[in-house]
Amino acid sequence: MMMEGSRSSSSNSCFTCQTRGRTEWCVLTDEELKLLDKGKVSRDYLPGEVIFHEADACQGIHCIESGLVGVRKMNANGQEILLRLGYPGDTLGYRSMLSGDDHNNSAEALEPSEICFIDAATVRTLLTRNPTLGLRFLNHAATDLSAAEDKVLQSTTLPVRARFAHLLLVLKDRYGVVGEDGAMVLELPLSRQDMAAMIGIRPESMSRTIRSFEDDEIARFTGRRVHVRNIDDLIEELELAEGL
Amino acid sequence: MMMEGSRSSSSNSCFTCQTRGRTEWCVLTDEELKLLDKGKVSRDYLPGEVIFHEADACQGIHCIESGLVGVRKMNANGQEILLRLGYPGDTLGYRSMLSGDDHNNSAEALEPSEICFIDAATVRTLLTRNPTLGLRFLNHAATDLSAAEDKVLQSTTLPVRARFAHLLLVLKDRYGVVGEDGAMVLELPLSRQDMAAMIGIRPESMSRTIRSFEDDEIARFTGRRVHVRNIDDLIEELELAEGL
DNA sequence: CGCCAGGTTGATTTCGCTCAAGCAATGTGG
DNA sequence: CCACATTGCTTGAGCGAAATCAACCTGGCG
Repeated sequence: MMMEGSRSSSSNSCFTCQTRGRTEWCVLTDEELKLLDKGKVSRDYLPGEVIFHEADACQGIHCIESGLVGVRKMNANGQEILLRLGYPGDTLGYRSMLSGDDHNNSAEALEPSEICFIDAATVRTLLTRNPTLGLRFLNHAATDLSAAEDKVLQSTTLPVRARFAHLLLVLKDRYGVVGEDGAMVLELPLSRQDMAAMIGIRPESMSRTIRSFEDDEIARFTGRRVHVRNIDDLIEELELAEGL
Repeated sequence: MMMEGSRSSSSNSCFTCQTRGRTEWCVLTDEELKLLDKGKVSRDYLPGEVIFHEADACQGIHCIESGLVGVRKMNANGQEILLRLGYPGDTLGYRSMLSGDDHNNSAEALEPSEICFIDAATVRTLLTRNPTLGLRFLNHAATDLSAAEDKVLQSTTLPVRARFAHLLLVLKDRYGVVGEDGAMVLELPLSRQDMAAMIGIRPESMSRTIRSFEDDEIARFTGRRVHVRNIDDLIEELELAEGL
């Protein structure tokens, strides 16, 4: 009875792909694009479906056409964190593919998503054919690296409230609507658990943090909808923690 | 009165550079190497000397010939963490250079170090000339990224003792001498403060953690020399925290 | 000599975790 | 259609780990 998007979206072509402009593939020539198109396999995922697991052999890379993906990492204990979110145009698993390792994190659809898979051989062919592609990936890696380092700093120096405020500010750019009075309505793409995993705390602490924001009248949470009185309160929360 | 290594080590040539085999430059042709050699500037740094600061404009990249470098990042509050250590053969600042940003962390010599600077223009020329070089950097970025993500996971899920045990185990590979009975002598390249910054805690907590290791007879610390009874104790400390 | 940075120690506090219970929404099988 | 599990979220009580604040000690150095 689940009538989500069709399972066989192989009808899609890289040539007509809406999100290609945002991917590394935008530098390919028509010839190369043909190669890519032949090599790729598109698939639909439902929320909760796993795209690849940590320690799986990496067979190639994934490219998000539409939807939302969570990149997770867990330790032996079973505790997990949500490293980052993947949006349309993002590439997944390129790190492991390029260094020939197994996947060292897992990816899971958080919303119904359409994701292309490109096998390692094709990627390698394209990389040698078009050097600019490599530089594109290099840029991507550099950006991810910078974000990861920020996350290290944040998680060791900022208190939970500030980290949560920061998360809301990040989600604002994509899911928020801000009025001119500074008020905001935000439709969260994440469950409480996932928000907790995102800032590296337990679900209980997430609940309490939300509670404290409500008590301080910074925001009201009803389900996945958030009303923020004034965005500046969130920014202030951040700056306060960073020592003005 | 400070008679450290000479300041003008521009006599060094990339052709004879001992550490080149470990750098990204190992893929260059003689012709390209000549270009690199002409473009680089070598310099000696004393411990504590800063190679570049956060928010400085990034003019090019640095290549460590010898010594030890600490890569730091700090928040507005002044709290800082030590993101990673740079060893001979490592490249610094490539991330910022490639994305054209300002430096987003700082680098400081922790030991007397000899470091080459290669200006952005030269790097870019080489990158377009030799596509393999780009792939080399890509690999480097991928490795750093993986390490950074590990650090995020560790710092949010592992207790301080486990993180410290892990640090000692990492330093072991480069600075430790292990006997066949499992005992180890380790000459720390870092001050207590820097070790604290490395695992994201305050100096006081570092002291206490060292104390607790001594009380538990896992290790004895005298200055920068560490005697570890049995490495397995460190491994156990880690596994214990990760849930067996 | 006095100063100062790096390190240690103690007392206290605070933040987030653990454990435990409860609750609402959803699903399932008889 | 109801009894019952299951899952996601919230709340409370208590605990524990690390931060904070403050004092003090050491060795190097002007």
